Amino acid sequence: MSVTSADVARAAGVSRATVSYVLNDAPGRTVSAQTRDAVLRVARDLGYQPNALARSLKRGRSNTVLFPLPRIEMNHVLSSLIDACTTALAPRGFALVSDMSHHADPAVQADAWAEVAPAAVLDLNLHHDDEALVLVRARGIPVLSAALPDQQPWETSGDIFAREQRLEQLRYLIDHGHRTIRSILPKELPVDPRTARQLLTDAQALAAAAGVRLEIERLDLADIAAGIASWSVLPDAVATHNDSYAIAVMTALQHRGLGIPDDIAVIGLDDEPLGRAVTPALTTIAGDFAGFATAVADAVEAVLAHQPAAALPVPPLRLIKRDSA
Amino acid sequence: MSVTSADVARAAGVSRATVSYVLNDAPGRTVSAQTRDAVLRVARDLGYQPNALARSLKRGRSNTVLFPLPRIEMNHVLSSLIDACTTALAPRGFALVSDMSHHADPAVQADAWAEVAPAAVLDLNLHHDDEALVLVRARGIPVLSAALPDQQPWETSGDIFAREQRLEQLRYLIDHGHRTIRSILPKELPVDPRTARQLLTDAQALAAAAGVRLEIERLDLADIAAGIASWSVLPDAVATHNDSYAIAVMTALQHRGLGIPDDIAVIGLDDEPLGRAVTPALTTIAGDFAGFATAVADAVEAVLAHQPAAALPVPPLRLIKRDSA
DNA sequence: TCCTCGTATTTACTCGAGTAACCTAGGACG
DNA sequence: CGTCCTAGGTTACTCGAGTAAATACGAGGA
Repeated sequence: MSVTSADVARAAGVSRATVSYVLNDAPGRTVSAQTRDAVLRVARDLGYQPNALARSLKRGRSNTVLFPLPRIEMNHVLSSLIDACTTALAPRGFALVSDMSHHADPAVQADAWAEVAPAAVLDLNLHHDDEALVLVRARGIPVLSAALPDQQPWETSGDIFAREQRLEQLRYLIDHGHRTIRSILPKELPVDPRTARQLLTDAQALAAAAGVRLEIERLDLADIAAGIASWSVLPDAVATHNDSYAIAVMTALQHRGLGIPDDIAVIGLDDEPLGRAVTPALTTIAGDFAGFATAVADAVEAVLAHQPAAALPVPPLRLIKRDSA
Repeated sequence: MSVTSADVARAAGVSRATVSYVLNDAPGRTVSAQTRDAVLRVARDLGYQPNALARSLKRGRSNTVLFPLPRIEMNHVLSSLIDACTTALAPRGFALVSDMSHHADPAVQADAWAEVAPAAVLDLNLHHDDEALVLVRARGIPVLSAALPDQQPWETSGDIFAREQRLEQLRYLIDHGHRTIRSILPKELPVDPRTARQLLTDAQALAAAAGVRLEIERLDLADIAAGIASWSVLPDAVATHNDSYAIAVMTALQHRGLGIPDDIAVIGLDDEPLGRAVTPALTTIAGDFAGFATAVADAVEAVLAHQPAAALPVPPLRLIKRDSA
């Protein structure tokens, strides 16, 4: 079927060992220029590609890093996060495998992940039920958690994907003179319950300090239209869970004949492409994952070298001012 | 590090072979109930999990099926397609790995995919540049293409993800009495150029047969607001590339003071969750991937057994009538 | 008693690659 | 001239599992 190193050795008239030494540039080994060239040429002509399974088996670890994605609506943020991590890991010889499969049974899920035999698993604390992660860890696969060494796991997850960005929404609205703000969040936030609670108290504290009235309304995407139709008192501004929420809010407000941003300002989160295309264009917040991804790559290497991993930084934010707020 | 079958053998006081026979229920092999129980108990106590790399190496193929995702906006359709395929493949012992990584260099991309050492690669013709797929195929990894045996690849891809659904949009609008229809498609359709051309002529033929005026406008998502603002003649109805497009169209039309669906009807495609949440709720079309996924799983098994794979069916459509059309 | 048959288990080889340890010329040096 | 070193190879073992072939041990039959 596929061409093996033995095939190359035979064709080049040398032993398998020599082939391996040449192709891997084995340090402290001398190979005559003549046989070296012969091996390289034959390998190229035959289209030899080392068998990843065999190499990984011998080495004790594979070159893949698994990034299991949570069962949330796939969005632009995750896409760019994945792209950033892929790009950061590639030059270090790791292939990021972002996996979207979901199994109800944690054991089955762990089996599925183990089939990939990843060198490490990335856990950016996007998962609610970490049971499957516990199981892969039990299999000896290092799970790289986004938690800082001296933090509880839930603390960092809040920083990376929830808290700072949401507080920034509020700061922006407050700075622009809005005095009654309504924040629309889903019934169940896609973070650890403790992070969620922390977020809510931090937000209220921020509003209180600025003398602003903040009402947090828990609505799922499907309930937004009905929820807004029933508003009797209107806020100055609305901050939403993400851009999808914001767009649903905008269409519902427009349906009530309200002008955006003049009557009510709306700010989203995540910078989805659609936010740029709706009318009025959506003001939102984007995360910059390039630096974060480099830190992830460093951490992967550290963990695999059994060294203590440095803390993952909080990705920097960027406020994208468009027309809705 | 991790516990191997040798560890189990030692602890159970038997040979590795016996352990393997017991755990794999080797057919035509008899093992005394006593040692069988002992092995099973020890394996459980030690938490033995076979090394996926070693097993796959011996067997000549892994248990993973790789599904490389195109660099298009991740949407609900892909999510449900992936879920369906995951569910269909799991009971047959395959783990679907959906990969979102993207490398500019086809060789690097092929390397990344090969690192996973998948048993097969799923190619649902969502990719523009198949060069990386050609490279993995050259490595001896079977690439399962959505094309039917007697078809050009582009023909099926059109059926599965583009043509039928788009024609259905038109049929619905025509059946509901609309006489001037505008179809908004991106400048570059995420399918093979030939599929794209075929789609356009099919759509025009359908409209002509019904005596309906169909104008196809090529706009990217970001250009929709400006495009619609410049319309001088208004159509009865608008059919769009997908739900994101439809929502952008709706907000632009509402901005012009037009009522939906009374002044203009809008129909989307893909049944994104946001479509349910906007006002008015978006009429759209959804694909049902359950049957399709089973066919994919069958095809994977057939290909790996070196049998001719049956044709992949066209996923059935479901029109979801809400308020916008 | 010897041979056969069946069960229960082990030995030994395999997958494809990496690598420590071992050979073999040829040259330098005492 | 014998010894030692070194460049340039090869042999043989390893990773962890699967499995064909060989073996050990009774029981049953002639």
